[in-house]
Amino acid sequence: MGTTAKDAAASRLTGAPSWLLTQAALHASQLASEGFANAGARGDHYRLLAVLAEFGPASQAALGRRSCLDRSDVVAAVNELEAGGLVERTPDSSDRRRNVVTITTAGARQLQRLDEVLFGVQDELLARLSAHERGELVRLLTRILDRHEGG
Amino acid sequence: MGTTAKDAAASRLTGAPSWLLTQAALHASQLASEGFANAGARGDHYRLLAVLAEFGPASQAALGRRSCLDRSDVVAAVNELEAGGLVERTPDSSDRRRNVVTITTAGARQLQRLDEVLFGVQDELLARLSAHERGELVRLLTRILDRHEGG
DNA sequence: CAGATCTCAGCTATACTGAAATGC
DNA sequence: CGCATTTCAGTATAGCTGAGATCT
Repeated sequence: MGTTAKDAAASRLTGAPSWLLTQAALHASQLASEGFANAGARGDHYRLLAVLAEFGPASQAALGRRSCLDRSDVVAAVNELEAGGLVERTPDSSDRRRNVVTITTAGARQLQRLDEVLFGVQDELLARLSAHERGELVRLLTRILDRHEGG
Repeated sequence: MGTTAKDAAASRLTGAPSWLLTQAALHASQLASEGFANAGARGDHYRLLAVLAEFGPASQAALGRRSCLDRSDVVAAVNELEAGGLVERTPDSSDRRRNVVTITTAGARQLQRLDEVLFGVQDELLARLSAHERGELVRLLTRILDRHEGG
C-alpha cells in the first residue's frame, strides 16, 4: 500500500464478494507473476505451454481459445517463446493461413519448472485453508464460472 | 471471446485456484465496470464515495488507505468526482499540506444508486450459489486475504 | 462472396513507481 | 533534518478492438 500508516477499509467493500474476489485475485496474480518472473517467464507463457502440452500442436487461433488469450496477445507470446526456443512455429501446409505451434523439449522442461512454481504459489496463497476448504473454494469458483460460460 | 468456435480450456488451468480466482474476478470486474459505467461512474468512484460515507470527510491520503487506492489515483478520481459535484475539496486549515474531501448530497445519492448497481451485479455473479454457499465463499476469501494483510 | 487466420497498432482499467513542491 | 501530503508523469500487466493482408 505504499505508506506506513494503516486505516480500516470500508465495510461496504470488505463484505462484498466481488471486492473480495478481485483482491484475492490480485494477490494470486502478484504471487504468480513474481514466481514466473523468477523463472524468466510470464503468465501467458505458462498458459500457452500448458495448452500445448495437453492438446498438442495447434494453430495460434486454437491456442488462443484454449488458453483464453486474445489472438493478438498470442502473437506476441509465441514470438517470445519461439525466441527462447520453447516452441516452434511452422507454416501449416494443409491450410496456408495458419501457423502450427509445437512445444519443444526445452519448452516441456520449462513447463515443468513453471508447474512447480505455481504449486508453491497456490500453497502460499491458500496457506490458511484446509484441504477440504481448498476443495470447497475450487467448487464454488467453478460454479460461478459455469454460470458465465454455459450461458 | 471474439470468435465463434469453441475449445476446451486446459485442465492445468481450470483446476488451479489462482486461475479460477482471476477468472471469477475478471467476470466480477467486468460486470461491475459495466454497471458503474451505466450510472456514469467507475469502480474507484464507488470506493471513494463508500469510504467517505462510512468514515466521513478525510484527507486524500487517508482516503487512499481506506479505499485501497493509490495516492496518485485518488488525485484523478477526486478531480472527477469534484467536477461532477459529488464531493467537495477544501484546504485543511489545521494542516496546510492537506485537502479535506467531503461527500455532497448529490454524492450520497449517487452512492445509493451505485450500491444498487453493485447489489445487482453480485446477484448475477453468484446466481448459481445458494445463500449458504455465498457465505462460505465470503468466509474463504476473507481468510485468504487475512493471510496477506495480517502478515 | 462470407468467414477464418495472422499480425500490428492502439486502447482501457487497475495498480504501481519516481520525483518534485510544499508543509509539518 | 526526516517525514507526510498532493500532484504529475510514466511504467506494467491484463484484456480487448479495429483494420489490413492472406487464404479457405
